[in-house]
Amino acid sequence: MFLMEESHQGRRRGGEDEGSSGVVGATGKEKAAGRRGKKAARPRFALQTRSANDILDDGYRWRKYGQKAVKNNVHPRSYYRCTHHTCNVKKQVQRLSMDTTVVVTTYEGVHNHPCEKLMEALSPLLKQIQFLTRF
DNA sequence: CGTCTTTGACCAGCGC
DNA sequence: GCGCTGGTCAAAGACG
Repeated sequence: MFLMEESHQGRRRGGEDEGSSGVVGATGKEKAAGRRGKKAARPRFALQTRSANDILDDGYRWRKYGQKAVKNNVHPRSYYRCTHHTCNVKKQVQRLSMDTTVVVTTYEGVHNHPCEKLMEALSPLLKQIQFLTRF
């Protein structure tokens, strides 16, 4: 019950300042000193799910890092990020204003690590397989 | 005690 | 050049 479409909106933002360690915050607040801006071409997946629950546990651990309300939508949009260090995958969850039951989950990037939950669930099976493959 | 959620402020791109 | 919108960060609080 979910659609899967590739959103190919050519929308990238920000220049890459990685390398210049110049501090920008000089107005009393040295925070958010332009440390964002990745031009890495990461694929984006838009999953339109119909569920009353906002977050669907897909096996990965997500850490919410922001919540903003958009103009076109009366409901706020939530921003999540994968808690893995080597995995810079982001995802944003947005509810449709017309149908509050429809939740649009947009994945940005690909996971370069196996799911923890999946691994945990498959751990016993893997052990069994390894044990059986010895023969 | 460790992990995660919440919330306000800030920054950069775009439109006018 | 200014204002708006969207996206991100970081500190504190909540929760097991």
